[in-house]
This record gives sequence, structure tokens and C-alpha cells, in this order.
Amino acid sequence: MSTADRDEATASLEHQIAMLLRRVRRGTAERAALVHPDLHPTSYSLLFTLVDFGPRRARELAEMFALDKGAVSRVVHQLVELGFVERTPDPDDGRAQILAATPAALTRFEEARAGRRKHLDQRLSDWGTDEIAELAAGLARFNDVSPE
Amino acid sequence: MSTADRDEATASLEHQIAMLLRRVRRGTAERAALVHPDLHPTSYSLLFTLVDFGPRRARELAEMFALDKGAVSRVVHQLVELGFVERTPDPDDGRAQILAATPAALTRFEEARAGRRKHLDQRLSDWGTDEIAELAAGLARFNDVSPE
DNA sequence: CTAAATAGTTGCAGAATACAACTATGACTT
DNA sequence: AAGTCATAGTTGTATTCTGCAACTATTTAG
Repeated sequence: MSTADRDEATASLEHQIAMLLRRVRRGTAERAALVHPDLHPTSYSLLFTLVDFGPRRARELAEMFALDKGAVSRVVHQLVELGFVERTPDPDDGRAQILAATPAALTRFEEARAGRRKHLDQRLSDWGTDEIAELAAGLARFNDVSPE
Repeated sequence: MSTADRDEATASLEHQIAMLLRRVRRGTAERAALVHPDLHPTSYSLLFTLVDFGPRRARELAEMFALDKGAVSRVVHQLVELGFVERTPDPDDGRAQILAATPAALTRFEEARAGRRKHLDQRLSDWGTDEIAELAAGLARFNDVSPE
């Protein structure tokens, strides 16, 4: 296995990730609107994180998305007003608050997820279950790097 | 292989894609600045597309990124001013123009790509070349769906 | 030859983000 | 225990991005 092979493999991976990014980004706005018409792509992403990865502080969200904490603050404010996020004071730190997706948000996301899933199922129709699992595992391994 | 298995595999894939998206998005602004300090994330993405996928019309870029043609027009204008994009009239259509990355853009991207690649290499340091190729192939298959 | 459609530009308004100043709380030092 | 510094979050301000709409120029269809 030569160095050239490895370079080619890496280049290909980079290329494919860029491609995926473009495709996914393209649909984010639509998916956001599916959950709620007033939901911006950014709000959607933040809410998605709370739904999928569990409650956390605003600061963490800001770090995860490399977003200004002020911007996060306003987005969260909107999400709270829409009834999608609930704040509770952090018992460990009087300055902080824990943000959590509300049951309403979970419900909406589950409904929207059904639509997404249907789309995804179509796209994966000629894949074997093991092939899907394999790709997911590969991505998981790629994602699961100690945070820089 | 049960239906539950397949659902789980699909859910895992969806989850991992979301994770990847967040990680990649997080670094886009930095990478854009690496190419040129005045380059916005969107400009970077559009330019990246021209570099990686070849010349095309503004309208195509707008469609690829689901972006307003007005916004694309302005971004392109900026890219031209920075010397990263060159316009040539479309021989087949007097209204249109073909946008292409300039040699300067290619050079800058190549330099920036070296930085990215280094980061990627580190991240893949304990991967086998065949494993990298496999993940890239999986993503390629996933990406390569007839456009909706 | 006229009418409808398309590529792109530009004016305008609204929204999102970054930056900075500020409050409140916690951690650390002495 | 007091003082200093760091941190969580909010809010004001300015800038920038984006979408929408109106407009020009060119092509395509009837």
C-alpha cells in the first residue's frame, strides 16, 4: 500500500465530505421550516443538538457551533418563546442555566424526523442493513476524535 | 436481519451525519480565513465548488447552495475583486457567463488544503489506507444519488 | 415579430452575527 | 474574609448576509 494510495484515499474522503456538506446544507432550511415556520436554520441546528444530544448550557452550544455567545443567547430566547426550549438554573453554578428541549420540541422533531427518515429510506433503498451500519460506524469512528 | 436492525442502522447514520455536519461547519470560517482574510464562509464554499468541480454559471451555484441569485451575484462580485474568480461570457448564451476559479485561487486553495490535509492526516493517523478508502467509498455511494 | 422565460444586477428591507460593554456569580489568592 | 480575576449570560450597536422585487438584456416559443 503506497503513500500515493493513501493520499488518494484521503483526498477522496475530503472531497466526499465536502459534497455531503453541500447536500445537507441545502436542505437544512426546508427541514427547519418543517418543524416550525419561524425556525431559522441556526435555531434548528441548536435545537437539534438539544434534542439529539441532550440538555446543556448555552456556552456549550456556542462552542459546538463556533457561534458568538450573544447570538446564541438571542436564538435561545426565541426558542424559549416558541416553547421549544426550557431553561432551568444550573444547580452547580448560579451563573449558568441548563437548556433542554421541551416535550413539544421532541414531538415536532419526531414528526419531522419521520419525513426525513422516509427520504433517507428511499435513498438507502438498495443498501443492505450491514452496509448502512458499516458507513455509520465509519463516520462514528471519524467523528469520535478527542476535541481539539 | 430484522427491521429493527435496519432502523437502528439508519438512525445511527443520521445521527453521525448530523455530528459530522456540526464539526465541519465549525471549521469552515477558519478555513475560509486561511485562504483569504476577507473570505466569508459562503464565498469560500462557492469558490471551493468552482475549484473542485470546475467552472459553471452563477445560477448553478445558486441552485447548488439553495441561495438567492442576488446573493450569489454579490459574492461573485467580491470573488472577482479579490482575483479569485474570472468571468467569461457563455458562448452558448449571451445572458450568461461562465465563472471559473483563477490560478491564484487554485494556488491559495492548494496551500490551504495542505493545512487541512495535515489536520486530516493526524485525525486519520491510526486508520489503514483501505479503511479510509472504504469510508470515502461509502460516502461517495451515499452522495451519488440522482438529484431530487 | 411579439410574448414569455431566463441570466444576472441592483435597490431595499429584514435578520443574523460579531464585538464590546455590562451584570451577576464563582474561583482563587493571601 | 476581602480582593482579584475569570466565567455565564444579556443587551446595545454596527456590520454583513440574505431574500424579495424591480429592472435590463438576451433567448426561446408561438
